[in-house]
Amino acid sequence: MFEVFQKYLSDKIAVSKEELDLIQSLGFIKKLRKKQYLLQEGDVWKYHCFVCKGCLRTYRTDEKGQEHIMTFSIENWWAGDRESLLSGKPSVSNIEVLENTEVLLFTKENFEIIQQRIPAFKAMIEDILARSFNASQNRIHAAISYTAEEKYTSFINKYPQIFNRVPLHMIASYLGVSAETLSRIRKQAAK
Amino acid sequence: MFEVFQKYLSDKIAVSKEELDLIQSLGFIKKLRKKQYLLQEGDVWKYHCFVCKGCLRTYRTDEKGQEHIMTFSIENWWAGDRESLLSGKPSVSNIEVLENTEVLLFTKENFEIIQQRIPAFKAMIEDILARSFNASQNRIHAAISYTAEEKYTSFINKYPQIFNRVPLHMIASYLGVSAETLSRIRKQAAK
DNA sequence: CGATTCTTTGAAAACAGTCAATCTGTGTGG
DNA sequence: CCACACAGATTGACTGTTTTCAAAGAATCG
Repeated sequence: MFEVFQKYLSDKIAVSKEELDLIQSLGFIKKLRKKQYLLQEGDVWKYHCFVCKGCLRTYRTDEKGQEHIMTFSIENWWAGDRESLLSGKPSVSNIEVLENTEVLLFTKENFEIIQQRIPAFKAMIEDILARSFNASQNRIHAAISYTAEEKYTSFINKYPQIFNRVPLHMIASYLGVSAETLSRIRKQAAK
Repeated sequence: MFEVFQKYLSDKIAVSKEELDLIQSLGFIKKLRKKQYLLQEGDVWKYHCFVCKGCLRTYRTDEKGQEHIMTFSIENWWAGDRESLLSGKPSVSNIEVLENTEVLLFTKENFEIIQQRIPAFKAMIEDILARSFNASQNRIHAAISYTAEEKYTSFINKYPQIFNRVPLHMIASYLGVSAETLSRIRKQAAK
């Protein structure tokens, strides 16, 4: 499964055979089965995590016990809880496996080493971070300004690959509307 | 007004007199008056911007012409549009001056130089970025899971300094509720 | 003081959430 | 292979919340 990451990397930066070997030697693959948890609320998240295959959801649970999905992660995306990783504090999030999944994990220290040894890698990570920050801003904008229908259509335009892999009620949770409302919106839009 | 930034820096990292001089020589102060625009939609944002004094709002305008506030920036905070700055693309945001304000500006290039010459500065910026990313995540969570009232009370707890400086209808815009609704919520909560 | 901006209020309409029931498809175990 | 369980999606009826529009008060600024 390391090949997936290798391909991902090669598409973004120039990496030598030696560098790839270094990277491979500092990471490890973990296989996960549906319904398993990669991270549970209260635990400290310790890794940088690249998804080679499969699908995950990261969610938080509120005081009323309701789950709210913060993000979906499929192959060629990153997952995890940056906040917990950087601060060392227990996570407020859960990461559940939605499909049998394989992830590539790097400890914080090993990831540091890779970034120091391969400047292009570091630049790539910074770029991903910047994009992900922009995506957050756009999501905030959507959340405060779109109607439920606009949220739905913008989601399926933006993430068609996710839309047809996860249950609708999870998309509802991601968008912040009830599953029933989303179902009705869908019916409307089917004209 | 550079003293404000100097104090901000000294509180966070150890900086020598020489380093401060370097920083000062690479930045410049800009004074802004209420109702002025620091950035307008369509323009490219070119600076890293620290607010020494005053208050700004960053907002986007949707297709229906409604404004939605993405962020408020007061003294000792950063402002600007990172996305436009890094990509070089026209901004989708506007930054309006709410109070007479003084900002400290650095071009991208000069900011780079500072970061290269002063590693602690770079680390500080990375830390701010990480925090700001976390704040975005928390705001997304609030937007998709809180009721209007919860959004309001969490806002005033989190940002009391802002709450009593900007008009209520702007807080409403920030939270994604109508000004009327916020006014009513407030009345309720006043018991 | 007069003008503008901000906040509040009321009434109606639109919208979204909840609860409960039904329907659909999938997959598992007997 | 069938029956059953289960997860997901849809629907209806109802409730509650939020928006909209319009107007009136309050506060602020020049």
